[in-house]
Amino acid sequence: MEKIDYTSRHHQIALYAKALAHPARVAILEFLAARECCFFGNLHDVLPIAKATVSQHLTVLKESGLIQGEIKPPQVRYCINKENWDVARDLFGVFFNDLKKIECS
Amino acid sequence: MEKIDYTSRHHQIALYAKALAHPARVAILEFLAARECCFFGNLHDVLPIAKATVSQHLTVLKESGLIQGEIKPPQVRYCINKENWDVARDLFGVFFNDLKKIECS
DNA sequence: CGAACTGTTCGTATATTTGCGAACTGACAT
DNA sequence: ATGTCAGTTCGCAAATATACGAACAGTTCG
Repeated sequence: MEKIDYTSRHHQIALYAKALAHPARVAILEFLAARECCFFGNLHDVLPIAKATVSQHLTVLKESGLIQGEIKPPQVRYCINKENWDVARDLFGVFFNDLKKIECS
Repeated sequence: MEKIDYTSRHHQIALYAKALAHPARVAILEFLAARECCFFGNLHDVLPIAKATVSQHLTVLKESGLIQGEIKPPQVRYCINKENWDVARDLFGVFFNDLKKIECS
């Protein structure tokens, strides 16, 4: 049997999953998705963590591509990056739905 | 604005996401989903990592609930845990699809 | 019994993640 | 120029994750 390398799909799914792998980031994304875009302050007001930590989580989400930030002095407005969001949705959709034969005795 | 606590949904999504947050584990799940259940050795043969590491990843996946292992001496047979798999699929499905208004100027 | 085979666990090293307060930056107002 | 407001970055500590070889454990077979 041949060793396989991880495909770029494997890596992409893992990266998006890593972005979702913390409750704070799930909450942030849900918050952004529910209202329209919102400011850092709104997120900080709502989350039970220090602003430095909020900023860190937002950086992780930005780097994953799932959100984007826009500086509107003196505030920063964040919103979902719809393009990449759709990519992630499709990746997870295919991943979870293309299971054919799983029955296991 | 009131601080919110992370909901159990947030935690659950984060936990399943964490299980998917490594290419090896994505590859394992894909492998299990494609063929029927299979043995540790099959996975080890295919993955580019040491068997101790494979075992560790399998433990993570077992703890997440996404897979289950059954001892069939002298081998161990792994397969997807369909119940929890469906739970995860639904969680991610709702999470990614219930976005209404994201347009951002 | 002992050898062989399959997988897990242990011990360890290194890297990444998470969290916070304090210090900083940039824009704007006074 | 000084102060203020909104966020980011820095520096650090603690916890978790990743990886491996070596040692171990359970079955089966000679």
